[in-house]
Amino acid sequence: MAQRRKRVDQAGARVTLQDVADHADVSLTTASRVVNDGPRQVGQALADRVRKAVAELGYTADLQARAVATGHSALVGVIVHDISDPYFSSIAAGVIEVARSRQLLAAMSSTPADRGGGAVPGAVAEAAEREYVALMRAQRARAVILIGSRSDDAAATKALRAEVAAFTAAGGRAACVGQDLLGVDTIQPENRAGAEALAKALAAQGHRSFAVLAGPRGLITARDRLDGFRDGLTAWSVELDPARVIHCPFSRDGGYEGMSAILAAGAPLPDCVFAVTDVMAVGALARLRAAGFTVPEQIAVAGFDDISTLRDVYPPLTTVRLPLKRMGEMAAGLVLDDQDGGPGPRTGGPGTSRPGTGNGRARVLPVPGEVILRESTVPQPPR
Amino acid sequence: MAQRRKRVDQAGARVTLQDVADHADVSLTTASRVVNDGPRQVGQALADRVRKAVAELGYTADLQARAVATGHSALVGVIVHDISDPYFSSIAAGVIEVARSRQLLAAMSSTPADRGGGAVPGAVAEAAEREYVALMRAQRARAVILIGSRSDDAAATKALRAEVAAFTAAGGRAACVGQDLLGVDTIQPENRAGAEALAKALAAQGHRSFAVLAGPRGLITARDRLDGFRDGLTAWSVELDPARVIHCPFSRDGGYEGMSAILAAGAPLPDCVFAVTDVMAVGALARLRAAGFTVPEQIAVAGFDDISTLRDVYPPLTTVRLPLKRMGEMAAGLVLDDQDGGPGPRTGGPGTSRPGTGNGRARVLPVPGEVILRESTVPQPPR
DNA sequence: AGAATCCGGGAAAGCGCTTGCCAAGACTAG
DNA sequence: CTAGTCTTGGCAAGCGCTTTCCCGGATTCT
Repeated sequence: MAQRRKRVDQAGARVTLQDVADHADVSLTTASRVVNDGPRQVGQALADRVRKAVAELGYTADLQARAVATGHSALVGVIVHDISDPYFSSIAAGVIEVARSRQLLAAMSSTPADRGGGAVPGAVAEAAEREYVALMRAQRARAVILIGSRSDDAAATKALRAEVAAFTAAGGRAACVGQDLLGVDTIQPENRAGAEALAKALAAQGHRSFAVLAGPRGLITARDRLDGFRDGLTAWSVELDPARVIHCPFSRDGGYEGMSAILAAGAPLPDCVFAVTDVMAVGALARLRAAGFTVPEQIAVAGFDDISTLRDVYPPLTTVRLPLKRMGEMAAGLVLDDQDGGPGPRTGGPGTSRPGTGNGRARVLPVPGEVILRESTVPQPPR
Repeated sequence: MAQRRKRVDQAGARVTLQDVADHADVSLTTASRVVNDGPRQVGQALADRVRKAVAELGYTADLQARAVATGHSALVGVIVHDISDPYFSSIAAGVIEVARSRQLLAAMSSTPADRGGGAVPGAVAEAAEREYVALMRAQRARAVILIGSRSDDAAATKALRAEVAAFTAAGGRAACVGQDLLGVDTIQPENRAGAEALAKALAAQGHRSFAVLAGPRGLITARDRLDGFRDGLTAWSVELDPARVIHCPFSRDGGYEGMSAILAAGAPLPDCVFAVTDVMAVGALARLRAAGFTVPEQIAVAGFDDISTLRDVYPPLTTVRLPLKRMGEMAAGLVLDDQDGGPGPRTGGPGTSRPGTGNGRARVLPVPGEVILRESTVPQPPR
């Protein structure tokens, strides 16, 4: 009834809680209480009036204002290198889904122009990541999830780690999918074990002479997969000729180029090529096709990740399956389920002062990969 | 120097602008002014002191608080059906990139469980979209971008449209990628013209008997592509037998099933199958392979979109290229470049009351597709 | 030299919301 | 019938920031 304020109650005009309160003829406090039905009771009659006013005015609470009032925000940041890469978008899908189920919104970053695979792949990417973590800190995001391999650039990692520490020190939670290098909860795909198992399976199929498209030099994921693969071969007493380890960008084109290099190396071609990524394997396949080789008859190819969009390339890729979406969900769970009853963000009291950096409490959840044998590799006759 | 406040200046504790001001021994006002260097000048000396304090304390402005104070938020919402679908993630990548360049953050939604291709595909998806638009309104997002085809479910579209109108009425901007059905700026891929051109090209190659994997019945994008294709054939006096138009989900599996249906239909197999989506085409390819058919010798296949991840399937798909990432950038540009000097968000005054729904000013930018002929279709001998 | 102007600084009033605290009234208990 | 305990409503003080004034001093103009 009351219409104390000057502003027109026109449809669409920005309507505040005060408007609702006026319209329902109650105090701001009461309106607030019924809107976010907390522990505090409100009389039936008033509550109804407020709800009616909310409906009539089409009121929607300003979450930003609420966030500054309460100290909690509804934002969780997701940092990926390139959202259009199916590896990342699959993981991101997992994160987004649990964010959604919790009524949070997931903000996505994408580090552009890392595709070229320039000089130091890690450095520029980590700089962008750092920048985004800082942005999330500025937004007082509830949590941030970093997805993707760390590089072995110690300086860059350290800087990123410091930024993340600042973030957690400010009350946010952080997790990462990749390597446990940031001092935060980590979802850790078992790259090494997976590649080792793959190598053994390939050896069991009869392959004896290998080459590896090993990805960029600095990326730990790439290195782990390479090392694991080598270990697996060693178990079968197969040597991996260092000259047959080709470093190349983590992309389809990288795989293509890498395969070119192998072909160019000449005569005794390997009978099996392991690309540390499905995406690269696809590039390798394309190169082989261009050169007129048949896979797997003349040369076998294996990948890693089991990207679902790539399940229909021909021939179907032997690979190591990683539950990408699940990993995203796990990471989100790690960071959103406050197992320690989260310290009140209001006062930066001693409760919060638990050091965010390497607090020793960081959990790491290993995620095993599963070897999937498909037609891109086949049983070979033993020599 | 001054340390008036009770709180410890420990590293990491939540540090506010007031802390900075105290530390630099200036007023809050001054600190604010130097931090976001606006039009107002600040003396060199004080400015330096403030900057020093910022650095020492590791201060980061609280963007949420700033948003409530200024009325502008730094959030732009992106609504896609499934971020792990390369079609969407490519467009999203474009949006994210321009958001990033403008120092905004892009929040992503993903409508889960639309994959089953249930009864009314549009309805459930639009409900989720609506919910998310409401969330963005609550966050007072600066803009929202809806990506993906509209369904022809009038009720659902109307409801979504109303929600979008509420959003724009509250001062946000909106754009969509798909059909111009929401009364907002639209990036409109020329599905119809693209499919028509494709049909003509296919006919020119000599194909004469076609089947279409047409996607779900309600989706306008699917229908446009089908209609355009039919038109293109008509121009060559080729009939498209309605029994040869198979409706199936918009996914890889949908394409697989649809192809099964075509094969099951028996005897006079078409010599070319057009799948309205690359993803579906890949499913169709898989089905054909499973049945022992060779493509394109025995049967040709064409898709639409030119998804880059799928460029290496074998045989390479004839398709219609859409500049996906570019489209995302365009949408973002539409919504972020305020061409009309955006109404002051502070007062919901008459300036804002320009009706958000169908204000007639909605721009629609058509995006042409480019026919790309590859090996999945080949010149056929004329009969 | 006096008036007119400009300039850098700060006090204080917001932005839209939550919440600690107090004050009535409605109960129950003694 | 009075003292104690719940309830329920509202005032007002925040949250961390921006921005409108206002004010005194330095600069410029005539």
